[in-house]
Amino acid sequence: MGRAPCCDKANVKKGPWSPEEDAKLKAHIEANGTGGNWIALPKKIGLKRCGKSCRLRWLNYLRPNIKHGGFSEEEDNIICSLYISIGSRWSIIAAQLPGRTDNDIKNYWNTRLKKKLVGKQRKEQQARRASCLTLKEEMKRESENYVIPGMVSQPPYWPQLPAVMPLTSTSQDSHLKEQESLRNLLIKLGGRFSDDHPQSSANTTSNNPMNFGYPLGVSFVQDQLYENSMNMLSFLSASSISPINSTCSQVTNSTHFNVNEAAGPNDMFQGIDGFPAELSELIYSNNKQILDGLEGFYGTDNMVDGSSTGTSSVESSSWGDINSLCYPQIVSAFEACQQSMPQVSTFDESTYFGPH
DNA sequence: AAAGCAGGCAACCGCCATAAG
DNA sequence: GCTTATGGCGGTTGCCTGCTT
Repeated sequence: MGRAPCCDKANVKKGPWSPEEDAKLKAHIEANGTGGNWIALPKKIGLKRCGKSCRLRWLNYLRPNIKHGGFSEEEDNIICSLYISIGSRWSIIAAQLPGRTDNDIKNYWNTRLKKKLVGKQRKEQQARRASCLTLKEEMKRESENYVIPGMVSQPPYWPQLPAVMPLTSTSQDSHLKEQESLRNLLIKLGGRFSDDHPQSSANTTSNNPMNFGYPLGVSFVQDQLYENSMNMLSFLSASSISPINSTCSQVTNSTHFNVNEAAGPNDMFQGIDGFPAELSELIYSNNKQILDGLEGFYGTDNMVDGSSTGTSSVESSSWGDINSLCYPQIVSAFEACQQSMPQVSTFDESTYFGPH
């Protein structure tokens, strides 16, 4: 039992909009506004369209200052970062990208970015297969206090956000706040900027309380969150991002979320001025979902007490996708070795990347 | 040249939240 | 407080176009 349709479906036109329809709608809205009632609008101007359809056409296409296509590297980075953090909340992501619509970003993600990321992921897996690093070796490294001797741990790097981003809001002030918020968000995700003071981002393993006393699995998961972000970002802006160590041993405290239930969003994002509360909440809850998903992947044995919510399965298709992107390299290395051992069942790629 | 295929994108569908009556 | 109408959103579909065989 669904709701009654918002319009008489038999008498509304569907499909692509004609230039005449566009012109009618645009002229009317520019002259009179929407009138606060999309459903009544098409009748008023003699369009045989559903009100919702009019709204969508206006928002996604006819509205002034809409940009189509030609996504910049900067925009790619922002989309990826936010998708990692908050999932498929396209309207929120779109709000961070002036001139972009949620539909555009959604399409761009589904048709381009996602494939780009999966391609990269596969490439890296192949590279790892070539080196055939064993799980045992990897675990041994993990146990060595998470730091390979002699390796300098470096936080990830995002290129400096453009000094001037397109303005859509009414004041420069709010724009600056927005930019600062975004910047904080990216830092919180594990990034640093070219103008960051080196000391401010020089968090070492020993300074990170998250790295003591946790079972191996937690470290794996945390590192995968971190590494996942970095994998995405490093290939998207390979030219501007400093080299990233790609072993599970690299540790910063940036993306190492506390999987313990006791720490909520308020704890995590304390002290960040101007960080949108809603995004904080979303980032916290969604990263936890990723953790939960990975927990399901790993099994609960390696997880810290209290980290489980009782639902280890991935609930939405979106997070199924992101989990495919999170597919841990440590497991991937293991998987490569599994494949060389006939008695062990091989990894079914379609489980993680979906049907082709 | 034509058929088949895949990718990209505009538009639709259906669900949920909320305002209005 | 309940019902209905509308707005908003994310997921999905299907058409169009360009490429390959």
